[in-house]
Amino acid sequence: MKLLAIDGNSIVNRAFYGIRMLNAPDGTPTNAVYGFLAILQKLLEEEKPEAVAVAFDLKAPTFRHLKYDGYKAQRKGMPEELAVQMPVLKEVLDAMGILRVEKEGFEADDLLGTISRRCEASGDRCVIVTGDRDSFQLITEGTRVLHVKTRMGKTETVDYTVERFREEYGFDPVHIIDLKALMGDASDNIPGVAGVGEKTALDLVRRYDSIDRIYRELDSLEIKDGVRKKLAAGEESARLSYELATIVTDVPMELDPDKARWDHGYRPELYGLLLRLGFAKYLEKWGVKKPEESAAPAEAGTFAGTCTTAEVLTDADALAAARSLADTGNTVYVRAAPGPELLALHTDLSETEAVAYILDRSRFQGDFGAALRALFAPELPKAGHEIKDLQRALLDYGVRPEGWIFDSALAGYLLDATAGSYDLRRLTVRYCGFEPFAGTQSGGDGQMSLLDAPLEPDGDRARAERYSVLASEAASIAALREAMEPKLRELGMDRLFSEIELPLCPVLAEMEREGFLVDRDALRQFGDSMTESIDTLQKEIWALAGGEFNIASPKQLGEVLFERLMLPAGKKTKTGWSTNADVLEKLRDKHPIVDKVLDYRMLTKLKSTYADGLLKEIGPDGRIHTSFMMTVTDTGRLSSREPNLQNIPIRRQFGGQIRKMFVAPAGEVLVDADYSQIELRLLAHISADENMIAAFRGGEDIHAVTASQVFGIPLTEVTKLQRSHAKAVNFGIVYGISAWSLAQDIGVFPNEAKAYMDAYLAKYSGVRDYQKNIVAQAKRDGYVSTLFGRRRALPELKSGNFAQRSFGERVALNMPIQGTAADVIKLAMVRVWKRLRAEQPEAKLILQVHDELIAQCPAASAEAVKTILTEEMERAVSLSVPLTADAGVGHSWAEAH
DNA sequence: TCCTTCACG
DNA sequence: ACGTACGTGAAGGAA
Repeated sequence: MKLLAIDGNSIVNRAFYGIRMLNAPDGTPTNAVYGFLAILQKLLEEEKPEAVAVAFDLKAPTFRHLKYDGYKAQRKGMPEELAVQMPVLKEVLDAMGILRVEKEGFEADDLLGTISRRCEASGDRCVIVTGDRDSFQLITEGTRVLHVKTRMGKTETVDYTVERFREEYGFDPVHIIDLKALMGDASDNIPGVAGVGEKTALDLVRRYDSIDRIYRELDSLEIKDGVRKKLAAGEESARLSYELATIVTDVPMELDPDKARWDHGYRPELYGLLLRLGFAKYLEKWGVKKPEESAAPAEAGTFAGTCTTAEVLTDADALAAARSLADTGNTVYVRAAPGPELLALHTDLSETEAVAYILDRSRFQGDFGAALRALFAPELPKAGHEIKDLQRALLDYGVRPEGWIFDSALAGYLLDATAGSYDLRRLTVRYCGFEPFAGTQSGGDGQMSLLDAPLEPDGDRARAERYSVLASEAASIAALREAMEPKLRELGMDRLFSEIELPLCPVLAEMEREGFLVDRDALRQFGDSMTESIDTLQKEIWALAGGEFNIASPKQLGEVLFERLMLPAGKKTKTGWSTNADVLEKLRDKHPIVDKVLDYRMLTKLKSTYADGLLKEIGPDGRIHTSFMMTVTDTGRLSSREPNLQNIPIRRQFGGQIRKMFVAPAGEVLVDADYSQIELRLLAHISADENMIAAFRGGEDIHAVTASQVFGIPLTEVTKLQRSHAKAVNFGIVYGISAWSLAQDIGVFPNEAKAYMDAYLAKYSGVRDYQKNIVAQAKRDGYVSTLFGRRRALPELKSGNFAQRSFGERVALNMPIQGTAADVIKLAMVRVWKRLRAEQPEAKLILQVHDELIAQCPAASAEAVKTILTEEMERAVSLSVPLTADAGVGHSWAEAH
């Protein structure tokens, strides 16, 4: 039998410091519990143990430690946020049916030591899991130690067997005790021998194994006299340290490995517990069923109470239903699955009565489009989930995207932009505390729907269930609105929601539908033309390397460059050598192969992602229709997908070529307008820095002015290099830079970069004060926000992990700037769209690239459209500095930009 | 599925 | 001593 013996305290600590702050819906911190379960889950999958035990320390001091006054006396108490999670974790383990081992007066280590020895006695294998190296002394032929490390939020385990340990340390595991006896351990208050550090101790143990032997043969050892002296002086301390470092393996307790057998038998309370903690994903992953006795929870009542009748609409019904909806004027809650071919429309008839209409194209006799147009009348208030996608689909049926007043996905995004997913069912659990009806098959809870009977006289249960699920989900959008709108108001985001995000939906829906015309033949030709160059480069690289290999494989390329050609070791290593452009750039003059690899990379990227990749995305209409994602970024920006049209090349050689293939149809042109320095201008405005404001008001070249200020020279004497360095500093400031990274970026020594930054912050003292204040404010409030009230929570700032905390600080500096810029252009888009519709109805917005808008229009209206774009972009917000947009007109994107 | 690399603002 | 800039998405290799 294999037993997994986990050091509970150690792992929960790793989890707490390694994982960013998480909270249950009720506010309880959960990151340590979550992290522990993630590690446990991984171990269970990988090790498949028959038995599991988790050992915990109990607080009381122990007799063993009384011998040395002060042992662990100064070990810091656990932070409050972790302490409150301990009982929760224990509760979860109990509910999972996993054995907990605790004994007054003993540490987890001692319990693990005892368990592992008992395993050995009974012929069982034991795997100890811990984040401390203390337990390495327990490694034997029958006992491995899995050492858990967390790096950058990822957990890694290193599997220590006796052999692995010997390889790394150069002696047997049990002598780790002797090592500690000599070198001590500050964190455990083990004194060791004064004057003996890690180096000396390692050397001694490697050569003589034990302190017993060292002291027995002290006079004849081949060591320096100074060391001999220190050892002699410290013998008593060494002997004491040895005892302190020795893990107890005979804790008096009743425990045979059999008692730890784990049968995956979850207790009923696990369901509610996981739900309360917001760990819904484990419900599914572990297949935890809802317990029988709670089969009639709030959700059933809510659902039944809010939807008393249901109707599958036929042709005639649809029009009648539409009329009655229009009469009541009530909001209609729409759930689409996934397109508009199957819809549930829920609406309240009275305080206690509601109705759900089902519209199913596959069973609809008559003009489906007419029914849709009637039901989605512009004046009827409508709410939905991910309404932009529904609006886009409805455009195909001639339904105008008007009258939408709520979107639960968008609301979820504004309320928690870092949540990552806004699944309707999950939102409902989180904000309303119930789960929409899931159907008897997938939900498996046996709950039946009231909709069953009236819907399906012909007895098609599967279909009836599908309708019921949809209707229940439509109802939950109503519940979500009730729960979320007050929250949006509380957080001051109601206007952001109703005046920017919601009105943007129809704009994006139309942009997606419109698409961007691409010159297919030219693009294909361009792709073909690269094949030859790539082939040639490949052969040249192989010749220089002295053999064929896959240049696209970082692993193989690393071997060629750093092993075969012996180029100066690419310093960065994670899963091998880094071969990225930064590294290769530094090796360019070391070997001719490097330049060719860089070119090869550039061309293959261009070909696979842009030439070939985009060709696949061109629709039958010759146009590329991207999807704009509204709930992806943490800052409020849009993102673009399938394909991504926000990263089309422009900068490097051949980069601009691709943009020549993005064109307007004959007789039409593209109008392109982009903000000039919007982020820096917002920094000037938000920080109210007088110097920077003056520079922008004077219409100066901001990077040149910065150079002049930082280097203390007249504007006219700024060199190109100085300007480019100043530009890098400007960018860095917006991102929350460190001097080290700036140095990397512009290729100077860190102390020089530091000097630039100091000079910058001295000149722009308003920026310096702003940076100080925003971080302090973020720490105090736990979030940062934009000028328009968009928020981003920053639990990272409370992390005990240095890297995560630093990350949080940089985000606090960047998000208000990047996020406000996102708000501004979104607002501009809404305004541009309205004006175009009124004044230039043939002109269409077709693309947004963060600070750039592209429209397509008849050549004759180019100037008018250009004016509308620049005016609305510049007027979207009023700042203490001018906000300018530059526009161009052309037949291709390259030309217009 | 994760990682690395690289395209954009 | 930490680990190095903010925000994305796609392709291809490695596992």
